[in-house]
Amino acid sequence: MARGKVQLRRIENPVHRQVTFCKRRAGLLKKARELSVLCDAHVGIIVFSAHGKLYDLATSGTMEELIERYRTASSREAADGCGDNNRMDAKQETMVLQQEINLLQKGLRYIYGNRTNEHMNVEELNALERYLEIWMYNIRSAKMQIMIQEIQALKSKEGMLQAANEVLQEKIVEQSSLLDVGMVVADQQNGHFSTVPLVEEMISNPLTILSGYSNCRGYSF
Amino acid sequence: MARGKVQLRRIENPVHRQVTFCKRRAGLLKKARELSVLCDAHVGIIVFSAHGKLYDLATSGTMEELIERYRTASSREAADGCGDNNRMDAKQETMVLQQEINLLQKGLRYIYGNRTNEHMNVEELNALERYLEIWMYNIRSAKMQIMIQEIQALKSKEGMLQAANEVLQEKIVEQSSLLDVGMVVADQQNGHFSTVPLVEEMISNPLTILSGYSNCRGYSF
DNA sequence: ACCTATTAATAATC
DNA sequence: TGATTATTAATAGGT
Repeated sequence: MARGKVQLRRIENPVHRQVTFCKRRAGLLKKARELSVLCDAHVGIIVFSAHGKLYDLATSGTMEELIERYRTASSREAADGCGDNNRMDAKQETMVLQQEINLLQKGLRYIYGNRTNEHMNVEELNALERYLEIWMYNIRSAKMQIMIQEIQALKSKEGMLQAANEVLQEKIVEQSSLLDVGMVVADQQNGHFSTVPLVEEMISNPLTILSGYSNCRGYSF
Repeated sequence: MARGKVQLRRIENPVHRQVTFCKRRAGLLKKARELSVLCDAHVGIIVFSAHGKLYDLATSGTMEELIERYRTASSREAADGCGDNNRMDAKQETMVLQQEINLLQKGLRYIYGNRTNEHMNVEELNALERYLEIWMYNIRSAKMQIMIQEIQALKSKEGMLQAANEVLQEKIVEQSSLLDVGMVVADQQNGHFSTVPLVEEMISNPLTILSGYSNCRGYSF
């Protein structure tokens, strides 16, 4: 199809033959992909070069699946030729499932392949996200469970500590008043005993006061 | 490729789609035959229309022969690791990806179909879970992020409270000694002022001591 | 199905 | 190998 018509016969020159093989093979696979996309078709192609090297393409699922489907379809075709009405419903069902599978495949290629080759529009990404949400729900991630439990534990621990703090502060206030009332001695150099300002400062700016608690990032999932 | 450029996407109009399917399918098979003649290649093509109708082509021998050859060639390709390494790596990659796709498909059938038909063993379910984890990682679940942040906040808060407790306890011990040394008054009915037992009891068995902190389940995702 | 204006594929060449 | 380009081949939209 260019620079001269080509005869439909084996190309004798080995170099030309090899080059043409590469180009036309690529073209063939491209055409197959286009057909599958444009027309909702499922195409499988097997190509053996003259030297026995294998090239293949399956536009949906695996080649094995296509082969399996081919086997059943061709055998049925050979067997019965009558109208298959009830089978059409089943077909319709599987089509929906197939679409979902295709989307997942595309998503896989999108994630693992170079994203420039595979394009997913927003609509597809949204659908994919919905599917993933359903899957995640079904899998019931154990990690999520663990995290929830940990949060619960931490929250109750926090509550306990908070309450303990309050109790302790009350005790201190109580003791302070005992000190004030019982005697006027006490070492004035040590300053006042009010601990409330200290606690509040620690909460608002803990790292400048306390050290050794910054390993929060060490949380392991 | 004529009378207007075509977009590489499913043709929505069913009539157009059907017509294009016929034309391009014929073109694809023609290209395959040309490739086989021009370059001594052996080509097998399987095409399923959207309605499940089968079209096929085998440029040499039967399709079954080609399939058999494909099986041996692809299995050998997957088995041995010698020879061309870079192509081997690519194949290896696609093999892994293909396995993943297969597993995902099986998982889909498992989830959406009746589970009695489709059986997944524990090993497969585990692998599926790993894949899903990777996907989830890629999707960067906003929920996970929020939870991690919350855990971090709670942990540092816990650390601050813990430290505050220690400081408070020190203060109390200090005050207690001051009370003991400075005077022998103090109300003996109130018992000793050691607060350590109280705090530890609260931590080991908080709910019997404290109340109002059990709303951990109210965590919202 | 057949027709053609156009686009797409590609053979030759660099 | 990869680009370029002159041609041919394929085919989209009509009839």
